[in-house]
Amino acid sequence: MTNQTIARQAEKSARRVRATPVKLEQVAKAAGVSPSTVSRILNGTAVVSQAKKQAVDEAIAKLGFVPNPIARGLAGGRSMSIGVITQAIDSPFYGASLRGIEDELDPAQYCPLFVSGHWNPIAEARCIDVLRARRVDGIIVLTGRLSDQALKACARTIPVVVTGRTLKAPGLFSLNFNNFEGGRIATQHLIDLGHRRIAFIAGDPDHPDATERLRGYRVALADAGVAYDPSLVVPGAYNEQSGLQAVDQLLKERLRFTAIFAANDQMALGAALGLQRHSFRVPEDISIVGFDDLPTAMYAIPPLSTVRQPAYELGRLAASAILQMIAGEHPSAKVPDPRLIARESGRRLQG
Amino acid sequence: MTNQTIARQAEKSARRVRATPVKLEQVAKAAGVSPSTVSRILNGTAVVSQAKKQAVDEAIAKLGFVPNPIARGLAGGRSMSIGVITQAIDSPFYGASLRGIEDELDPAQYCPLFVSGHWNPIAEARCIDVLRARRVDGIIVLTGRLSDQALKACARTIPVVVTGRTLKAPGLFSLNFNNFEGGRIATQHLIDLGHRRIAFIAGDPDHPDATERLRGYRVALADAGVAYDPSLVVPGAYNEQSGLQAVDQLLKERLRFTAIFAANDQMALGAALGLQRHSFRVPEDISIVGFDDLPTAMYAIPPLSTVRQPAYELGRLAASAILQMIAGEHPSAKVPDPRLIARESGRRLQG
DNA sequence: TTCGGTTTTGAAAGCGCTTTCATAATGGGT
DNA sequence: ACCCATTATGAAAGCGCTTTCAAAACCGAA
Repeated sequence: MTNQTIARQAEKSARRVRATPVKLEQVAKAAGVSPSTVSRILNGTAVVSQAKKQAVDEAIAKLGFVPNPIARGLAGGRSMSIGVITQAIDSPFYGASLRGIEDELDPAQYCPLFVSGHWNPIAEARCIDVLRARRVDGIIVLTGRLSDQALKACARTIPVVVTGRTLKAPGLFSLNFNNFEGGRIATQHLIDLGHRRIAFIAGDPDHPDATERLRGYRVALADAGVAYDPSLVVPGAYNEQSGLQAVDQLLKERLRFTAIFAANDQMALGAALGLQRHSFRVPEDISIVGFDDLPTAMYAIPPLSTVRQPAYELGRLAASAILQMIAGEHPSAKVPDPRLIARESGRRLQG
Repeated sequence: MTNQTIARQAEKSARRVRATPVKLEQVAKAAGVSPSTVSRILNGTAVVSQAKKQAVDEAIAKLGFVPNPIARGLAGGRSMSIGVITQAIDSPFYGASLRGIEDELDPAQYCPLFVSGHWNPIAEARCIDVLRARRVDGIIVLTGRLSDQALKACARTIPVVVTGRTLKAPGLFSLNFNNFEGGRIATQHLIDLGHRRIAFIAGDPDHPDATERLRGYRVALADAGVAYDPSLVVPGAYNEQSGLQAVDQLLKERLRFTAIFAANDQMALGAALGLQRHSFRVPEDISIVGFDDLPTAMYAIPPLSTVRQPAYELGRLAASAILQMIAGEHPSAKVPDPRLIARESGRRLQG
């Protein structure tokens, strides 16, 4: 199809005045059946004779009928929309998940409704109310700080899939990434490179994501017979600025270290800049490993070694799971295991 | 408020079982008026006596009534949602705009409905259909490739605000950024630094955004009396990879240049990496200026000099404009002028 | 006081679909 | 051939709100 043809087609479809959108009733009339029957065929809520089904399908095709999701929502059927509670709509990490959700929902004719919880449990609870008022058919919660309690309660009335924690309850499916293992292999990578004094830039100590990564760090250290030095772990806030500050602090305290493991890529990138500001080269002087594998990580200077977290796939899995739950099935997807992506920010320590 | 208190409160609100959401009818009964009157008060569609208004307001407060947006949508009133056609939900640039939209809509009780057009006019047209079926009260189109025609047609039936182009039509408001001026000052900056041989990594030649930036580049060059050398402008695709490839190409052709102006930050970052791969230092050997001022630009190594495009503000302005249009007012907002953010990727050319 | 003209209010009809409930058609068993 | 148990279908009642339309209340002028 040429570009011109594409453009022309788009024109046509956009300009089409859509005088009066075709309604279910008209389909019924055209097919010579009752509206109820059409509805039943649409939703597969009951068996209808082969003949009528075909007649209706043809009428739908001929008239180009598309059911109105709003009306459906009101009538108590499917609203064909899935609520997604993300923490910040512009998060570089969750962005990929959102796209995954979109891509998975789209072919099923479902539409995501994104709302931001801003890592605030009260806001998240409000989000749930909003979504429920909008009659979503299911809710996907991307991590967040809502209590397990609250989530379970919500799941009693509507299918919920949540990422970033492991939780089992009726109507609730969780999809968790192995942060512990991720933390472990990141640290292990640095150890394999000959590093022994490895600083850790941590995340929010309240959050399992972050604490698990720390645990992985500690276990890797222990496995290698390296003593854990608490002064080498500095707090961070999962953003570039805090990575930069962490390095400042590390350097100010005159701590000796040859490598840094940051609990996420953004902090790793900030740390790299901090190091550069103090005239340390990465990786010649200090090695860095991040966590997440943001789309930009491979274009950082130097390209960042990191633990790949499959955000996009996670989104797809979550969406697919919620669709399954709505269909009455029991999802069983699992998040892929962490994988180390060795790029150029880590370097073998010379004897 | 302590963290504990916050958590407790969130619990409560999340656990609240919301037995049967309060309906407008109940409010009417409680206030001793008819449903019509309540509706009128809610929407301000007619004058009602002070006494009744107060009674209704009290009943609403007491019962904690929240109108059901789905029912409203069906009944033909406000659906309290705004459709937003973005190009990719995970775009690092538009992300900020989405947040701006969210932040502006939220206090007005409106809810954004994000759909992705993927820079494809057919997909965008489909998005519009979806949004209309969902009874959105207005549509914000973030740039995109839909024809002006199509947009105008759409605006005849529903308020539309579009960014990235200048367009006037009934029901249509546009918010454009001065890309020409942005391109000009970016180039000017490099010229001021003493550069004469400035390469330009372009964007999609079909897109006014990109072509205007190129025009700015050419005008700045002309103003400085520097001859335009077409071999110094190489195509790009607005992503890191293409910036990297552009540098490869530039270098392979053994072109002489001391600076690069990339039509967006992502390409600039890719270019920086490409340069590094060929052992050129930024900014010692080659200066770079980008465009957009992505959140990550300031944490790049070296921090990227760029033209600030106020994506977040743009989102707020767009949202605020659509709200005004819905209210029957005529928006008049204007996008702030481009501003050069000089960081560390540009350097004065030595004699 | 009465009347025409306003303004406030309520009753009722949808919006487009789903879903109970009742009826009609079907099918097997005697 | 007849009856009862199924199964397929349609009529109609909502879902929770908005909005016409018409009636009720109010206003001041004659």
